[in-house]
Amino acid sequence: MPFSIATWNINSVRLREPIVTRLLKAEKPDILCLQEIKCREDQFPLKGFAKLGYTHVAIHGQTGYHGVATLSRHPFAATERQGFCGKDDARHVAVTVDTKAGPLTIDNFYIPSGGDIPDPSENDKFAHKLSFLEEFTAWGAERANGAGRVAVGDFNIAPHPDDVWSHKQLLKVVSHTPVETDALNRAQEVGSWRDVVRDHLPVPEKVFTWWSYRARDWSASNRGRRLDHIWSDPATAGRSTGVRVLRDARDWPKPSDHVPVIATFDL
DNA sequence: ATGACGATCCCAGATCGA
Repeated sequence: MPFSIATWNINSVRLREPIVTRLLKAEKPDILCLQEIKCREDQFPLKGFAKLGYTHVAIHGQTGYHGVATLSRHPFAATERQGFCGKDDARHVAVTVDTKAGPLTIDNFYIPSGGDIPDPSENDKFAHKLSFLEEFTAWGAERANGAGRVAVGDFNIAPHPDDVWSHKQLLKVVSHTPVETDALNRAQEVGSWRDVVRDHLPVPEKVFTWWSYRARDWSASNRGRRLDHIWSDPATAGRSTGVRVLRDARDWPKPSDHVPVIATFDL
């Protein structure tokens, strides 16, 4: 059976409920993982999504910042939310659903952005990002056990040169510095994760999922980065049938600065 | 590289995003 998983940094789910609805109607993903919902669990707009069949929702929210939520057409066999770096930040939620091919766990992450200065001794946010990546690596290594597992979200790192508009000009910009890209590539290696997006859209094709709000014309300048990712265990990756980046969503009304990424599997 | 933007808190501007 085709089984699709979408990930989208929505930058406030309350403000952008209409375009989330638009995505759900147009694409009907089995699972939608949202990041930066920017609200508490009790503020999450459940009703409209339930009307479209998304009656199963796992939320890890907080006031004002961060926050992740996973919407599903299928019931959850289990849910889990994990803290990282000893903080209360709402940056992870996991759901397990039963597919024809067996149970599948989908982990939804919002990795710290890291602030402006790419030096952990000068910038606590960058230090936090690096220690989060260390814990994320260990987390992934423990889960490299052959079970069906997909890890998605806004990782806030563009790991490869073709994941940014200019490798050279971004080498000292947080999201593409060597210390970050090395850490993410190592996390991928240690956990035996497959980069499902790049499996289907291989380098050297440029693939971006985020464009700044500050550009006069985001599409014309096209200074994007690939910050949003879909990883899976090798067996699940072997069942993946396609990936799409919904670039058009960057021009939907009141857009997020990120666009949805959707992977389809035969499960 | 920075930031011409845009979000949160609840009403004013500080803080965050990347």
